[in-house]
Amino acid sequence: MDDKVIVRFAPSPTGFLHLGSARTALFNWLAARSRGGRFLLRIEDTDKVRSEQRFLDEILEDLRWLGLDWDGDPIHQSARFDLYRAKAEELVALGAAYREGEAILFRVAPGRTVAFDDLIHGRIAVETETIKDQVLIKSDGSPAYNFCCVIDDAAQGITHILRGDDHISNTPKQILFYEAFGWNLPRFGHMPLILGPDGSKLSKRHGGVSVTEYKAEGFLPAALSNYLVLLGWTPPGGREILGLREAAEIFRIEDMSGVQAKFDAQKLKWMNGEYVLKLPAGEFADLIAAQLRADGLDPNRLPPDRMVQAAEQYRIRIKTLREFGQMADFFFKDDFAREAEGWAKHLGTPEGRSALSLFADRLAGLDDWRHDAIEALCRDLAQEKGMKPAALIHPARLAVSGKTRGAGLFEIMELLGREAVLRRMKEAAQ
RNA sequence: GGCGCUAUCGUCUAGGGGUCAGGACGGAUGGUUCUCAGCCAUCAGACCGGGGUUCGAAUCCCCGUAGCGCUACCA
Repeated sequence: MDDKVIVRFAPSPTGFLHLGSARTALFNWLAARSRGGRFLLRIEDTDKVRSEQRFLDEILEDLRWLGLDWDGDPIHQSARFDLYRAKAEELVALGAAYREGEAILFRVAPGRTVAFDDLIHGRIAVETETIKDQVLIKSDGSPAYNFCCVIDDAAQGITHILRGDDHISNTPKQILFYEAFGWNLPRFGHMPLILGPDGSKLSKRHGGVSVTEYKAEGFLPAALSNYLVLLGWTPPGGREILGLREAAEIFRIEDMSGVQAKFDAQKLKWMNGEYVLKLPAGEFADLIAAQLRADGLDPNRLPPDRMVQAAEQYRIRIKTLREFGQMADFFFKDDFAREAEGWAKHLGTPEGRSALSLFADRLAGLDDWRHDAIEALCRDLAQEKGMKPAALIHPARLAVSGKTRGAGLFEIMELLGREAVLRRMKEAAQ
């Protein structure tokens, strides 16, 4: 078993980090970290028109956010054009390539089979008849993708190339270049692409496709990376919730599936919920507060200790951080979202409103504003009036939170505070 | 069109000649509760089709079919 593993992730800074690319990065990172190897970055910015610094900044930020660290400084292809040209000239001198106008093309001789043993798919063979002469250097002087890819992989000493299935047909072309230079071949592994739920290529119309979007929606990096890693790889034993570090200990490229997987947003949500449950209370509250700010709500409307408690009330009920602001907006503003149907059902009738004002009047005299005292008062009142507690609870829940669902009413009341509770109940009872 | 990859519940998958074809997400039903979520208890749900090989095929082989990818002086 060869001991050194050097892999790379080579993003092109022409857009945001796509989930599929993130997954590729994840598996390369896993391959390196599982074998004490190196995980390098290479910026494929040969397209100077489409490449932008802001895209690169965001891609690197997203990688860090996901928990992927890389070794050494990234290399930029845009700074290596001279090298690519020199290497192309070498092939011209060797007679393996020729000039055509300003461009340099590689001659592909027919009548040969180019084969390689793919780490994931096994042996893949292609006839050179099906490969036409390859552009090395374009007429505008920039290098063609397959060529600079090979030059850099060789220069960086890459031992394992783990990339998407869409590169399978590039591999034989690249192998030809390695042969022309007399270089050793790296191992190749082609992993299937992630598909949208309908089986087509994952795209915007399936929902979020960039890591940034998931971050904004309140997904936890550990959950997103965990889910992505499960698409195409099953840990021995079948455990599904496992951290990156843990995964690195048992990951083997050979265990990866060669089957394309559909992206299941529901399972991602479930998994995120699992990670939300595991967060320490302080960290959870901080994340919730940050999410509220990002979504235009002011977490300071609640004192810090109540903020923590409010977050805890909803922890089991939310799958993403953003859902807290949607379910618990009434803690942070008075023009909170109201469910029209529930409002009509519980507060649209004289009985509902009178139950509410009865409850509110009684509450006004309560000294001990804690949830258990409020609950005792509510139940005593219901018994006294010969009604079900629910007849008091539902109108009050709507008045106070605007929602038919959510945390326990009495806990909500305690956290929201007497003043706001009584005010909202009285307003709704009008 | 040519070349290539793939094919187990709706989804992610385990299994790899003899299994009740296992798990997870989602779904359904019942219970608990002020609602929701959760929790508890159940349930439904799959080996793409056809030929071989074999005593026996989800598993091995071939052919179909379907999906996806590539077929650029994009990366």
